Amino acid sequence: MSSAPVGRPRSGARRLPSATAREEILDAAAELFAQRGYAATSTRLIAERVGIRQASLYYHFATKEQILAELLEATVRPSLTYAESLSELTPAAALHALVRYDVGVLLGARWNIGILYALPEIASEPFARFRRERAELRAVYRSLTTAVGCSEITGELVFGLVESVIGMRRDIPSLPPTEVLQGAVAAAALRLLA
Amino acid sequence: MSSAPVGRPRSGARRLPSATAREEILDAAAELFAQRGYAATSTRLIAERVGIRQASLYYHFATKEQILAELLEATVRPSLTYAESLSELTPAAALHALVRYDVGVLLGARWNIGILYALPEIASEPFARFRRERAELRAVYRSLTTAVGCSEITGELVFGLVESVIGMRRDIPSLPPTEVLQGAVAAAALRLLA
DNA sequence: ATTATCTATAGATCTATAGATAATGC
DNA sequence: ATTATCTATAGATCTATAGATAATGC
Repeated sequence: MSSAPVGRPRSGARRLPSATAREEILDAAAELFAQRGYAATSTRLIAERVGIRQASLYYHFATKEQILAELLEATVRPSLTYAESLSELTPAAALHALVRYDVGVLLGARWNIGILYALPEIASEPFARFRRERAELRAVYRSLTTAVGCSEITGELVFGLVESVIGMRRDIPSLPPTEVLQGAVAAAALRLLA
Repeated sequence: MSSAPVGRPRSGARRLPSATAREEILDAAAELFAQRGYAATSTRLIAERVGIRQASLYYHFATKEQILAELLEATVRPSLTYAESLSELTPAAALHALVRYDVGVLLGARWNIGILYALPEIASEPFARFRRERAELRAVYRSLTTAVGCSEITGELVFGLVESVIGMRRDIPSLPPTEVLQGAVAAAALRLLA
């Protein structure tokens, strides 16, 4: 029942006192990758934000790429899981629900993690699994729009509409409340089906 | 009337025989920055693609940042200029025309240069001018949608719709012809105003 | 003389590994 | 004994500058 930490003490203060070291590293990396990009973020800087030395990162992750891969996969998976739960609904209702959910995820994340989707480095091999999962989510949008008689392009446009909130969160200083944006994007998606 | 080049000969073959060295550098950098990101692209690699040595880049550009800044500014400016030419049209007609034009620019560029807009490194100081110009273009979209009685959010969504073609060009192997996408996105934009 | 390249390099990184060390757990 | 950190560092970069050189222009 002891809460005293095992292992040699850290050089700096903890970033998130209630989290595991792994979670702290992922949190710091998410903030920095989204702010300044993957290649521009050094492992030294991530470690500094966590309160440990650069080399100590490698006790938790084998490579810097693995940190990004884990972040990416953890952020598409909830939407993909949610999408699979919608098979009872009509296509239009499912699309409305999925858009709301997805926008909620993108705006609710502690950091604007959706920016990571556009990082050019994810084209490389260690991120193949993430790319596949994201392509699956895109395919769900396509199949829901074709199910209501619209073109595949319309599906892509709805997907684009959803992800436009990433750019808004990044560039617009006074963003409307999440619920307002969820409603606006979901309504816009349905208007595209008309 | 001589076409023999001035200066010491290059170590490699020219990238674009009819272009200036500056243009060749911008072209190679655009390809690489869009493919692998800004920080992940070394000046050595850019130079190699141009057929010169790494240090020779610095005869044409003071810094690596300046190469990216020039690329960014050259890609928003045409749309911004075009937007200013639309004041005779009704807001809806102007929006339709601007969307078509913007989509045409994004799809017509030799490289998928729109990806550069999302590079996290553009948050830093050398890219302030670009950010300002892009914010102006965004403001045009907003003011056209409010002019037809829609919300500002709708303007942002139309802007997002337009830029979604960047992601499509990147992720969809068999993209529809440019004219088809221009028509689809412009029609979708008008449907959002309904 | 001017131009556009070249070679060489300083100085500052950066990732990942090896091995030591300071805690707790048993 | 195990865990989670630390220090030290190898080896590979990377950007930008200094100064030499191989062309053309006049």
